[in-house]
Amino acid sequence: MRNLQIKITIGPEHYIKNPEFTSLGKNIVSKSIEMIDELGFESFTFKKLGTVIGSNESSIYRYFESKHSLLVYLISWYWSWIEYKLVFSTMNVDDPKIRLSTCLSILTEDIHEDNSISFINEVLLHKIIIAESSKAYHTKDIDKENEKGYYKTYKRVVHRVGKIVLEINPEFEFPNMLVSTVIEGAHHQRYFSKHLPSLTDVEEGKNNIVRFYKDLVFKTIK
Amino acid sequence: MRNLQIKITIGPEHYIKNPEFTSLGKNIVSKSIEMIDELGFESFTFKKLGTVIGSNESSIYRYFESKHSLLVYLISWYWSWIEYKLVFSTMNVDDPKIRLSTCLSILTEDIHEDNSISFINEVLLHKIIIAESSKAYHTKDIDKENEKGYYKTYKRVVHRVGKIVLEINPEFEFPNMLVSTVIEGAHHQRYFSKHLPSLTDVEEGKNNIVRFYKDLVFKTIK
DNA sequence: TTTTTTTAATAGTATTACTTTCATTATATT
DNA sequence: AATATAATGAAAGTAATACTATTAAAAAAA
Repeated sequence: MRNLQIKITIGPEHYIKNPEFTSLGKNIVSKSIEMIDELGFESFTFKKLGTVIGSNESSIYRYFESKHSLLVYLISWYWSWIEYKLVFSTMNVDDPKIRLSTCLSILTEDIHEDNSISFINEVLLHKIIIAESSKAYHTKDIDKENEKGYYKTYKRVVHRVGKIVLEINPEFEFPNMLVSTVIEGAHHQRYFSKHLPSLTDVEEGKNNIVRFYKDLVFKTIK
Repeated sequence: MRNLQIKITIGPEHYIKNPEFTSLGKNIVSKSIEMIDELGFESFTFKKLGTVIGSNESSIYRYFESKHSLLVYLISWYWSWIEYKLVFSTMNVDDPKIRLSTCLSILTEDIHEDNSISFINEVLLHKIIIAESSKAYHTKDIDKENEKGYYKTYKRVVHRVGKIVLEINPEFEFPNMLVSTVIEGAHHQRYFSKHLPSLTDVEEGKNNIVRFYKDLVFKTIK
């Protein structure tokens, strides 16, 4: 896993101009991650970002058509990165149970190390996914955006892990529900553990979120 | 359950002036539900609401300090109403397994009948909870608001059902995680089934969401 | 070197989420 | 019925947001 130079490719539906190809573009993306984490998505603006990176609001709009689509870009990047991790860490594993267990770890564990795959800080991005990603799809435009393929990387991850569930138990009726419940649940639990801790049973250093969801999945599909 | 005249009381931390006590107040609340459902929370404004109810923006601000706190009020009302349903439908039931099963139905089922307990349309409110409630607590102000007690009705629901889980299996380590996973999960699945259906395994008229979560819970706590 | 592309600077727009002030209209009290 | 008090409405104002449009300067490509 460590220090591999891999390339995560984001489809052109997410930007006007690919930010990966210019230093301004990379700056926009990497600084926006820091700022969204720090200010929250609502208080983050392209104007503030422009000031911080020594550029102009109007230049940022040449890369992303709105601040909403920048958020969707980041989310898409995140799920592509997760998908890469899933593929990489299960490709030589035959036993589907071990493969599922590994996937569940990746989907539910905390990220506290920035592997610096690129100009993107994965630790902060993970925090953004937890705190802000639900805002991306809870929009009146969701159906239109879904048609444009905005959420396809996320769906791909769910389906991939759902298939492993079916390898273990082909009779199981709800593989996608189970996987999406685990993914969203784990993010919720991490958010709650910081802000509404009585809604969780998280204890410092005990990895309860991962343990809870692994146990839940294997019991449920049996 | 039917047609009972019960009273749901919302704490004063949620409003400047209690909307239940005036006809303008009741109008604000009931029309806001319709408009948030129709427009989405982002496009809903107090100005538009004022126009629709034949009143003025500034008058609405005398009831709620912001549109955000109106949303939190609605969410709090919803959870108080759910808590009432939980209490009412389990109070004469001894077997904790049956009690848990009943609670899980209430927490995961769809609401398609407006019992008109009051000026609040529960069908639309349920839709708002599914589509908008995550925006209420994904704020930078969450900790401050939590201290003020904004989320206590939600927490009470989770803890109440968590206790039933412990009655069935006192050794179970994660009752609150399990219950909050089910609650949030069921809402997610209902949203996904409408907008990103491939993330679910919902089939028309088969009640899969309720079945899935009940099965999951009973297997997990065994 | 010239052309083309990219970026910066500035200004502008409609809207939002409020706040303030003041007049009017109900309601309650005497 | 007269008066005091509280609730509402109308209007104007504010700072900020989420953009768009225009034009000029700088950088890169031909």
